Amino acid sequence: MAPGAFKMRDLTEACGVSDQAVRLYERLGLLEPVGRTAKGYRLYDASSVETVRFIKQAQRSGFILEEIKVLLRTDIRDEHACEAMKVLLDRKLRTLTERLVELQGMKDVLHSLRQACEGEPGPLCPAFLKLCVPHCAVSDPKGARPLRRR
Amino acid sequence: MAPGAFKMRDLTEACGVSDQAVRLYERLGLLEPVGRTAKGYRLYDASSVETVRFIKQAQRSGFILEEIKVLLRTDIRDEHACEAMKVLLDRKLRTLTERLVELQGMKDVLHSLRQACEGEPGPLCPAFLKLCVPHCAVSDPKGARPLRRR
DNA sequence: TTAAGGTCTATACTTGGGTATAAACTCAAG
DNA sequence: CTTGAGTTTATACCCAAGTATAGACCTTAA
Repeated sequence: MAPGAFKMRDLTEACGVSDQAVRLYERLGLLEPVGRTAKGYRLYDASSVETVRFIKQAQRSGFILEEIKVLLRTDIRDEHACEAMKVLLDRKLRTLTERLVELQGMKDVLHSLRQACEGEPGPLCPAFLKLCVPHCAVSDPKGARPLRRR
Repeated sequence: MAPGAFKMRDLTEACGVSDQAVRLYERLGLLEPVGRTAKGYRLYDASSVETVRFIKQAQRSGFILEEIKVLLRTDIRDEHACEAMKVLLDRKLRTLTERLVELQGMKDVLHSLRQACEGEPGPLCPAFLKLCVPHCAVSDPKGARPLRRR
């Protein structure tokens, strides 16, 4: 067992993920063990911990595993690959920004709704649908997908 | 067909959702048709449109359908039910706030990463993992779930 | 040396929120 | 009265990102 290398359990404890998740990342091509023991046990090192943490952080930020793979695999010497990453980053930055605006909007709505709840314990609350729906109507029909599917 | 009532197609077009989704919401208890024609066609009205729009907006804000059901069903005369809604709102407000902070953080990271990408097309980029991972390490191990599951 | 616990592979199942398809029935226009 | 679009039910499938389980093998401490 190479110096500084450790087995599955240490990795999962360092990162707060399950061993199954780690093996899933491997199957999907996001994380390769640095080696195997003679008996076939996966070996990891500090860089593996970094990688898994990066995966989790990127996930929390709305990247899916397939996209994170692109992020992780981009070879800096490959002009073409780099370009793909830039595209991905730009796309994500855009949706991230939209998402932030949207969440902030809903936070405001929930906040005032919560306030209303706190007031008179009666006729204020039922207005909650009315309180929210106008906001929905204003924001253009994002969820709108092309219908007419038959 | 009651005045002001309309059928599935009008509802889906007004809200930008599929008919299947609408029937799913019904199965899950979020949306009841206001009636049925003699032949069994579902009938909706303006309030149905409001409800579906509310569902979509709430979804975009991170509520899952099961939670939206609580929001929609809360009977204002029921002290107990109202309390449950307050709890739900508080919980959501908290996670929404956390989420906003997290996303803003990642937005900043992606932004500087994107900038770095744009600079020298060479030795700047490889630092990208290092650029991100410290940020991950700082934010406490949120994803940490209890392990030791066997 | 044996028992507990770690790891391996492989397969199946879960959840959330849908979509796809089939087969039957209905409605409206030509 | 036929044809095409709309609707109904029911069942199956999809994706993402895992979790659960089984059965085999390995490691370590008592």
